[in-house]
Amino acid sequence: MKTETELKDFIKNGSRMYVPGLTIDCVIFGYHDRQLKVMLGGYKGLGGFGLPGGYVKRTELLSIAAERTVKEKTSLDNLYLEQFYAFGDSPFRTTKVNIHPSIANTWLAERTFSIGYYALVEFSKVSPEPDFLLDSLEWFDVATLPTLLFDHNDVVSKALEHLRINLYHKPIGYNLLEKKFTLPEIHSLYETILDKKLDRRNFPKKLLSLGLIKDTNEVRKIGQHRSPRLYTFDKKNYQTALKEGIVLVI
Amino acid sequence: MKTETELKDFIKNGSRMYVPGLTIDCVIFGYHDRQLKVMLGGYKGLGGFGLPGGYVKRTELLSIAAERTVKEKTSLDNLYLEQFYAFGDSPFRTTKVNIHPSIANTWLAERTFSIGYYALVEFSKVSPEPDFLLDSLEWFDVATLPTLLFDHNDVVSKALEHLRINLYHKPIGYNLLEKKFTLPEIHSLYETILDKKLDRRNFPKKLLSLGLIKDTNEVRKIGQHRSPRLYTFDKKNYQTALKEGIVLVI
DNA sequence: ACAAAAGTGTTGAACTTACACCCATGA
DNA sequence: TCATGGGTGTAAGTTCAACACTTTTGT
Repeated sequence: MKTETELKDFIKNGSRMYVPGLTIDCVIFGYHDRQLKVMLGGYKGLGGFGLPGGYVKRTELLSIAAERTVKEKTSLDNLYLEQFYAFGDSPFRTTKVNIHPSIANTWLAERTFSIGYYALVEFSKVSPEPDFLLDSLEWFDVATLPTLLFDHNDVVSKALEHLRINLYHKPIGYNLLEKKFTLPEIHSLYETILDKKLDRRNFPKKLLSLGLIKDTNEVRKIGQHRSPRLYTFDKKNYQTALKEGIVLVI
Repeated sequence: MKTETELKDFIKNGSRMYVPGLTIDCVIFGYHDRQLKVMLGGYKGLGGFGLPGGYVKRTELLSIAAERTVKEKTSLDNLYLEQFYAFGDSPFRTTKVNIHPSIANTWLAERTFSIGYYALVEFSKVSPEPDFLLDSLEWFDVATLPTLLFDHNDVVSKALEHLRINLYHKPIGYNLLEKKFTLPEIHSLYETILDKKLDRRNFPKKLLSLGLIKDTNEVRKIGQHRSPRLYTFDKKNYQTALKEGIVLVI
């Protein structure tokens, strides 16, 4: 089995290629069925789920390592990726409990700091690719996460918190929604991220008045009710808003 | 000379006590004479100034290490300290140029990531204490920084950027100003941090209407002009605002 | 008396908030 | 025809932005 060999080699020789003691934790957010999702991996042998992550190559820039890690897991290009926090406060990081026997006394058993990056991706475009450390990689609802390995619940919380603050300063959505989307979709996306009800009539006024979205003249036929109109982001205004920042009051 | 021995021991044996490859960079902000200041150290032998920093002890939590580092440099307690970014993208971090001969081939010559924390401190209360790596530690105007060692100019910029965004969500000032301060003082503090003119009449209205500051009935006699009134922060409202966040539109 | 900086209030414009009924669709 | 969810406008209240003259103080 290829990955078996790969894993053994990584445990034995990984520290030649990678910086020891430092990982990147990726919080990959997607949006589907009116739910904010996060991608979690089933870690081999550890009997639990955690954030996908990766090590930084010895001569690799940090942001490049983060990009590479997310790309490997999602098979996506053109990522929206943001560093949000560095972790080294969890007690598990300073005490050697719960070290799996297969890595005891290897470089992987040393205290590890991690740098958190979150990615916003288009759910439907992602093909999850578990790496040799994972035996699965799947989407979970952010609202109903199980208890995760390590301090990964804290990491997800912090990512959400940053995403929330970000939402007030930058437009969000281009990377999470399909090219064309309905008002109810983006409305409930914002509600989900902010965890607060937003007025159904006032919300689109705001986005329209900022020029962030515009009406296509199409509709999407779904279900036994009126067909919602489709909107797209106004690429130019969106980019400007991303660069210069906005103050969103909603 | 004590520090000489200390330095040699640190170079030789430091990696037993400290995590190698990871430092904390401290951006210590103060405010004096209507100028935002940052504390910089003159690094021994490197012929330049840089941010004071420190290593993390092997079993020490990251945030504790940051606190310890700033405390050592400023002799202050009760710090306002915030982690803002992790650095590992600068090319100097991946290539071994500019390694000082005295640390060549030691643990200090390895690639180092750093985690940036900024502190807000009361200028007049600080007694700068250079450690054994520094031969000076002084305040510099943020507006006119020289070229710093490593990527520290980037680190300061990023800290400022975060401080600026923070200002819109949390009250700032309690840690930078003296207990009693004048409106012109806090006004110009905000102008300096945001790098933008704020209306002299509207600005205090905002802080007063949020209940963040209150009038003492004292004045401060300075110079040959009308004496400005003294204000203090309303501790209770300030704390609430810190915890719950505000949306400041100024 | 003069220079320098501090104090103070109002008004029009813009934005935010709250709110309820009709419409289109598929079963 | 009915159930479901989508679409739409207005008025009242609040907040923001712009603006200039008077006061105090020390020299």
